[in-house]
Amino acid sequence: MARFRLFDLNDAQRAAVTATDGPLLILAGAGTGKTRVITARVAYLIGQGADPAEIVAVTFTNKAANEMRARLEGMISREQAAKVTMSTFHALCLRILRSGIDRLGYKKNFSIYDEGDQIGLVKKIIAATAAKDEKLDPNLARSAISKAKNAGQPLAPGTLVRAVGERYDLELKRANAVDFDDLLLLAVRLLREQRNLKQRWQQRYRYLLVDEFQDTNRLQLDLIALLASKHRNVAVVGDDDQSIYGWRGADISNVLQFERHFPRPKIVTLEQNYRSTSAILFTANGLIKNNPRRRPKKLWSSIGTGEQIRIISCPNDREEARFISEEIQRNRLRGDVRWEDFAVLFRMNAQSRLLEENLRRLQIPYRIIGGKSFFDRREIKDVLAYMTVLVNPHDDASLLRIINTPARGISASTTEMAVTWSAQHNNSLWQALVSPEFRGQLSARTQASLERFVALIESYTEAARKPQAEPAEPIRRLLREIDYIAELRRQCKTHDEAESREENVHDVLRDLNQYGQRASEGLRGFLDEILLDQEREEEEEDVEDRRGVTLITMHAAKGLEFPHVYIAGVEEGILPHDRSKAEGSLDEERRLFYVGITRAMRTLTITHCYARVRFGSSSPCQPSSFLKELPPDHLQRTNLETLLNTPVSEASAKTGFAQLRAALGM
DNA sequence: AATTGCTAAGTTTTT
DNA sequence: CTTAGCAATT
Repeated sequence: MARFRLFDLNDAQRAAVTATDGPLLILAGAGTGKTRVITARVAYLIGQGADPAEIVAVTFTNKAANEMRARLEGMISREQAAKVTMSTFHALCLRILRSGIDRLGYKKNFSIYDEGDQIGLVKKIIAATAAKDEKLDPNLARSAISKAKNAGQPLAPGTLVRAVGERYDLELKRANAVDFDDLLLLAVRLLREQRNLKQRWQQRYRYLLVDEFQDTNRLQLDLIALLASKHRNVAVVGDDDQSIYGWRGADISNVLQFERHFPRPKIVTLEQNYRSTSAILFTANGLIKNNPRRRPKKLWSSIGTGEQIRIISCPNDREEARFISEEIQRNRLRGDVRWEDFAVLFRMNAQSRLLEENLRRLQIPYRIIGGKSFFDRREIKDVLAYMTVLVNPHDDASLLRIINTPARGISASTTEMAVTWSAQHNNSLWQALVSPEFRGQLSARTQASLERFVALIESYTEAARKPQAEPAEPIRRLLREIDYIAELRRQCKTHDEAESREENVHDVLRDLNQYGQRASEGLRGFLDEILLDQEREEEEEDVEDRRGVTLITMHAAKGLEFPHVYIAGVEEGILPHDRSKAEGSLDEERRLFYVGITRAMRTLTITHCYARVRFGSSSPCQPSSFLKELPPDHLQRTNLETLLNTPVSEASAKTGFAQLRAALGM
């Protein structure tokens, strides 16, 4: 039975929780208890007699899904919570596809291509397709292809991108692989084309919940509509004011035109904020009001006015970083705050450099969110590619990665011949390698190398695919046979690097064994999970390395909160970014600033510079036009020099904090 | 096969 | 100023 109390919720939250039937749009402003409402709603549905197995909550990240499940476990029994489907869009689609993709002409052991794999394939196709005078940036082509898929719109006919895109899809299919976008696209296609499958999935989920609805794209909306079309119980939670992923295909009109997609919905707006002071919310409200297309809402809180928002003008970026770092240190040493209570937000990752230097100089612990992933590391990708080839040898991207790693006498020119042969015969690379006809073109020596490689893969295939308690064992033997670790060590410059890379390999194998303990989908399931959940390593590092000031982009900060927030570099050209003006996404930049502001719980400091080093040389800059839009009521505008020349006595500083604490009721 | 040197470009990144 | 990607070199 439900162990939560409806009267712990405010009126709007309660309305959102108890409106069980029909479409529901929950407009959840920043810090209004969104996760609480979703989990309470699930608990409430179950309390009202719903079967947990017919409830699905869809999120964007695994982190959000895990958090939701953890919260739910605090409200209902573990067994019941376990029956509720909580999944990312991609993982849900993967489940749909693994059970029925053969009807679209793919084999069920298909691989998933990540961005790197996509780029590799696109490059190859451009090289083969483009005339000599034609040029096409592979990154641009990749993102155009991706956007077209997500928007459900074809690429412009007659263009090179179109030709590349068409070939790209064919090649993917030939490799028995799908990319991230295909997971959604093909799942939607499958449900549309296969009546019985559609009915099965519609039947299964009587209640749908969708998190971060403002970030959904056309395909995701289609998927939701398909799944919900029988029972029509779809509750979406989102905030159009926090839609900052339009450039990735998110379509804010999914929120703005919700009624068109799901007629006669109930709409609940959550406006009571439990995070920030009134001064912060007043400022945020004043800014976002300038966006023309939005669902009106006004955040408020009963936390108290709090301190004024400071806008500090700095002569240059070095002074800015120095000021922020030194002030964090001063405030920390004054006591009562921890390093992890501070966050510095910025528009671009490059802005973190100066901050890092200063924090290091002052020996302040910090953590940077974002950056290169564990899974981008060479040795990890190698090992995963070996695993992938064992599951699906027709995955050219993975095969190319390992065919001569470590070097085994299959030269680049041999590989190139194999690629050409496979293209001519419309076959996979693997099929070229095993074809006597292709091998016949090669020297005896190369033939022997190739045969050894093919035999190697084949000899481990069966063992690797068989589900077993220690799935890492065959992989470990394979790596030992090719002496991978020795090769890895040889390539490292320092001993430390070798240690850490070797450790990474062992970590992956250990993860695989752990996966084997709790799941039965074997190697393929493990690879799926890794591809669709690349953030868990970051989590692990978080645990050890939790302490410290957070340096983070405003994008990555969405959903987080910090007692003391600095937003740095709020200048025209950075926020809003120069490119956004050309792209006509000024509103989205404003929302980004809004997201930044609403991360702050107690104090907010916004800085901008009059000069900044860009591309090596210092150039002048103007304060962001957004700063003019902030209502002056709770603002305190200062120059850095003035601020530093006005000494704050120990006593008055203490009173300031004491007053704040009193206001916060602490 | 690996290193060196040149060129060009320079947001944001949940899967 | 960096840094990534690529070509040319040893």
